[in-house]
Amino acid sequence: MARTADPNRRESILDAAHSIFARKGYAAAGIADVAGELGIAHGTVYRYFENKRDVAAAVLNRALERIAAVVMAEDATATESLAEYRAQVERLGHRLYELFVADRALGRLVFYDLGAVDDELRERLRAAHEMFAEYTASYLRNGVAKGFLRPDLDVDTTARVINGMIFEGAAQVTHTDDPQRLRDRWIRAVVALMFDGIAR
Amino acid sequence: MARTADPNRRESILDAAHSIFARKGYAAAGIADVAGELGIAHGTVYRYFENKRDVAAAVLNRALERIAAVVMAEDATATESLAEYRAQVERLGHRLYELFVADRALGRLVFYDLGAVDDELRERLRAAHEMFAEYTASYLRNGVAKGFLRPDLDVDTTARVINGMIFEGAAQVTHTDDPQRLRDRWIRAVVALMFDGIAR
Amino acid sequence: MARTADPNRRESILDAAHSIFARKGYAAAGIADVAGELGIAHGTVYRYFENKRDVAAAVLNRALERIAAVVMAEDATATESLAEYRAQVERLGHRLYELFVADRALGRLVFYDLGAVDDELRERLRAAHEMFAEYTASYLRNGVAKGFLRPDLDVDTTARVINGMIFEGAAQVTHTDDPQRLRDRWIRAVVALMFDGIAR
Amino acid sequence: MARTADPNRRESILDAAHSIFARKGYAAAGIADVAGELGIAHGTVYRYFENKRDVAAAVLNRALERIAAVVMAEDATATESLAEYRAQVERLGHRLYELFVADRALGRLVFYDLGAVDDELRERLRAAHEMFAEYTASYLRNGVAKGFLRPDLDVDTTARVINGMIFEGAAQVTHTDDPQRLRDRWIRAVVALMFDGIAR
DNA sequence: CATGAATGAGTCTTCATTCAT
DNA sequence: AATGAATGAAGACTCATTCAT
Repeated sequence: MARTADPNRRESILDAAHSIFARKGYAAAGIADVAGELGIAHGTVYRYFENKRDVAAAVLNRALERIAAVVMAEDATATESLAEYRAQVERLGHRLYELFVADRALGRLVFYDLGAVDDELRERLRAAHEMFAEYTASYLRNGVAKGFLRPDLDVDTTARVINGMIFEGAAQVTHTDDPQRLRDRWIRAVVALMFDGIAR
Repeated sequence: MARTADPNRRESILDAAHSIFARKGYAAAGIADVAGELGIAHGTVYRYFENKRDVAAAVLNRALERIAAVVMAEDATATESLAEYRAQVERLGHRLYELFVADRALGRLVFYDLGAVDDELRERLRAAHEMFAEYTASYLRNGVAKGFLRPDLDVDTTARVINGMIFEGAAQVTHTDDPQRLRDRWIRAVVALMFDGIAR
Repeated sequence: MARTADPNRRESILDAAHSIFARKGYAAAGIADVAGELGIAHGTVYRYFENKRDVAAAVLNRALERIAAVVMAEDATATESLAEYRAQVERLGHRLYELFVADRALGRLVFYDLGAVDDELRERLRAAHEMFAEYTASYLRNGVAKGFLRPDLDVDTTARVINGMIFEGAAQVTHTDDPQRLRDRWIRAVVALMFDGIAR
Repeated sequence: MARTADPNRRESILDAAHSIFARKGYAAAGIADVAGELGIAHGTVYRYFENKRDVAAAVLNRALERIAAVVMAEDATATESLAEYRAQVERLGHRLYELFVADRALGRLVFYDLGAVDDELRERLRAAHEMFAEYTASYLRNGVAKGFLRPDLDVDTTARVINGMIFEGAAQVTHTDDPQRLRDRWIRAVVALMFDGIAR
């Protein structure tokens, strides 16, 4: 049944679905809308995907992979000092927001809609969070090992806390009028909080 | 008067809907499920609510009000020193997590499902975020004014960043096996990050 | 069950139903609307009527009786000459239109809505038509017997044809802005057609 | 192309709806009945019509068009004498009754049920009446101009009065056992009334 | 491979009717 | 007698999915 034919078409269906789901929400979006966006028959979608949920799963996977690609571009063990780590966090922040600014629907998909589709997709999302947390933790662990971060840091929890700050920023991008400005202020605030604290 | 109108009926429907929506998701849940949970006819639900969306809106409102009640219990201008503020943040954190621990579905409802129902509900959710941000900002502003927080703090952005840490924790509660432990570690990590920084 | 209690209330329910049915149509009108019009509980309607259809039947009956009362006020055998008959037709026409002008909803009820409720009501309406036809026929028969109408008149059919002219006028009243003027022109046209013909 | 779209499908749905609406009445008839009559799924009906009301509107339109086609087949200005006009009225009457005799449900649909569906359909029906009245008036106007009808004729009102006679006959066809005989007697009675009068 | 007509399970929603108070 | 809360049958409508062409 599925999994045949032109791989470009499969990809273009995902593009359309990504856009439609983000615009109308998964529940309100119909397979016919997705097909209509491409000017193909809705039956055709079923040559590339088992069903609607399968489309959503693929959209989510692709979105998570794109985010993961950015996150994993850096080497967690490469930094040797606080200054280097700070620079790395800034770099990573910029790349990540690039993604969410370029595709402002991404946040809605990843943070709202596709998590509401299904227990399995929700679980997939949770697993991705877990993976991102583990990634952030590995940076912190490197810093503790190298001695430039506090030895008593609760690495696992702090990693999730940091990710929370980042994800919230990504979610905010969906709403804001001036995403560039938000990005800069957000990264600066996060970095300042992490490295300088809020206290005078 | 006829069979006296149970004044708790409306409330009990919201309870049931809260639970069903959290369990199956808004889209998958049916009015029949909600009514079935209470052992009443589904038509009865329509004596108390216009339609399914209206039920969702009421569930969301109630949930947001509960959260707001906790957040607004503290007085933003009462703190005079960094230590007092730190204590206040810890207090607030505990109360907030109490809520999410007591009702582990709350996070799912507020962070996923009910935001996907509707543009209007999504907007309502956004407005609530905004309000919470403003609230956190008022704490920070107080600290800057009183001189115990950095004068160059980007108050508005930092407020949202801090809220991101908090909300992420609330979302995590939905998944964890040991919510008490998560709560304690989370609050400690957030407070440490805010007040001590991560640097050695 | 029904058929108890205050007869004024029964009548007032019929008044309300008459008005509501005419305004919204039988199908779109609810028992709750009827009760609401009177400021009583909808359950109360069921103390006076078996069900909604029963209300419609009573409304129709009353309406037909009112029309019948006007029609039967004249004595079919009283006229002795063409001139007398012509005067009688004019008189009857005026009285009949009085009714439809006073209650412009009457036409809609009798000609559209209540005939569409039910096979039985439709039959009742048909029977009323039959009766009116028989009545008109008795006038014609009198005229033929007395010698002032054509002896070769197809009395039964012509009676129905004449009634058709009259009913169409009643139906028109529902739509017109100036019912008085319509009434006068209509009666004049009908009488002219019957007694003078259209030919030069 | 897929299972080729039957171009008669839409038409056959209208046929079925025409028949079902006439048999059970619009309100009592369900889309499922219509689909059942054709042995198709009820969802299929919604591929051809927006909703139930839309089906009714199409049924009504088609019915009115059929009637209009007959009415408009004659040329109002073609007659030069009373005899010609009389022949024309007879011809038109026959053709019109042909329609109502062939489809005895037509009268019920056009005179009762479909007028009760909706304000818009009622208005459409009224507009059709108006058009028919204008048509009849144009015949009369021609006769007055040519000098074979009374110069003092109230053309507009008389046209409606004449139509009333015709429509009543069409409505009667629905009930009668012997429609052929009714038709002949009706036309004869109408023509006699118009051209000979009832007076001796 | 693509199409899109057809399907029908699944839901929401209405509202006449009942009946405990 | 009156009330109006509760009921649940009934029906309109949607849309993911299938499959003959």
